[in-house]
Amino acid sequence: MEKSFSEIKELLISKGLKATHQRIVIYHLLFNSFEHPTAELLFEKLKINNPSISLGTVYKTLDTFVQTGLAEKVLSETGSYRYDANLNSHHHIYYTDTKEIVDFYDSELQELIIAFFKKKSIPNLKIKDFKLQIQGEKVDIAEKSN
Amino acid sequence: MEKSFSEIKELLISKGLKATHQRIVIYHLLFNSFEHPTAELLFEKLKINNPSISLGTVYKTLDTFVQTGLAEKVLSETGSYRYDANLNSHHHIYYTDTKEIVDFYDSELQELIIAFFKKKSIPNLKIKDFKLQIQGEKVDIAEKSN
DNA sequence: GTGCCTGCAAACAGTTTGCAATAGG
DNA sequence: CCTATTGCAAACTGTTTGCAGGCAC
Repeated sequence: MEKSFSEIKELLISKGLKATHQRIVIYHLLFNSFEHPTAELLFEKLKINNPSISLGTVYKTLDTFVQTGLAEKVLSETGSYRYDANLNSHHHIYYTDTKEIVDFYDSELQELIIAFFKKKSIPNLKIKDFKLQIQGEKVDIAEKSN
Repeated sequence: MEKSFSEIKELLISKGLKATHQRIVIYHLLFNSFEHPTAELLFEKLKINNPSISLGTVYKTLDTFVQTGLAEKVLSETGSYRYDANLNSHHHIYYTDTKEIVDFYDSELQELIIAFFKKKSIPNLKIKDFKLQIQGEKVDIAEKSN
C-alpha cells in the first residue's frame, strides 16, 4: 500500500510532472493520510521535516495533482477543501461528532443506484457522476446499545 | 405554493421570531427561488426594492432561518453556501454546465438506499442522514442525440 | 420602554495570485 | 542553461463579528 519516494518520483514523471522534492513529500503525506486532510493540515505536518515549504506551494501542488488526476478535491461540511489521493472510492462518510471524512465504496450499492437511474432517468439531465454523502456518528463497537 | 407576506409573518411568529420587514422579504424571495441562491444573490435582488438592506443582515437572517428550521444551507461545488427554504427535498442535482443546483427527491430511490443500509450496515457508524449529489449536464429535450 | 434586530464596517479564514529567486531536466 | 516550480507576501472572496442606532412588540 505504502509508496516509496522513488515510486512517487516515477509516478510524477509518468504524468509529465517535474519530480520536485515538494511534490514528492506532499504526495507521500497525502497518499498515506486516511482522513482527507486540508491544505493547512498537510502544510503543518510537512513543516516538521521541510521547514522552508510554503502554504502557497502546498495549494499549488495539490491543484496540480487534481489537474493531472493524482488527487481529488472534496468539500468538507464547513466549506473548506480537503484532498484525497486515494481515487478508487467515491462516496464519503461524514462523522458529525469527530469531523472525520472517510471513504466509502460498495459495489452493490453502486449498481443499485446505477440501475435505478437507468430505469428512471431524470428529464433533461445527462448524469455524469453521483456522490453519496453519509452523515452519522461514530459508535464504539463495544457499545451495542444503539 | 406562493406565500403571502402575511402568511410569512405568521410563520415567523410561530417560530418565535420577530416579524421584521427584512426577514419577511428575505424569506419571501428565498421561498420563491428555485435554484438555491447565495446570500450575495439574494442581497442583490433584495436591494432593488429594499435599498437600505445590508449583506450582513442577509447572512444573519439566513443563519436564523437555518437555526429555526425554516431553511437549509447547502454547499455548492465552488465552496460557497447556497440557501433553500424548500425543505421537503433532500438530494441535489448539480448542472455542471449551467452551475444550477436543483432539488431532487424520489421516494423509490430513498427506500432503495434505506433498505440497503438496513441490510448492510457500516461498522461503527450510526447513520443520521444521507444526501445524494447528482452531477450532470443539461440536455435539451429536443436533442435526442445523447 | 426594552430588548432584539439592523446596518455598517472592520475582521476573519481559506484560497489564489504575482513575481523574483531557485532548482530540476 | 532554460523553463517550470517555489517561497513569500499581498490580494481576494465569502462569511462572521462588534457595536451603535432603530424598530417590533
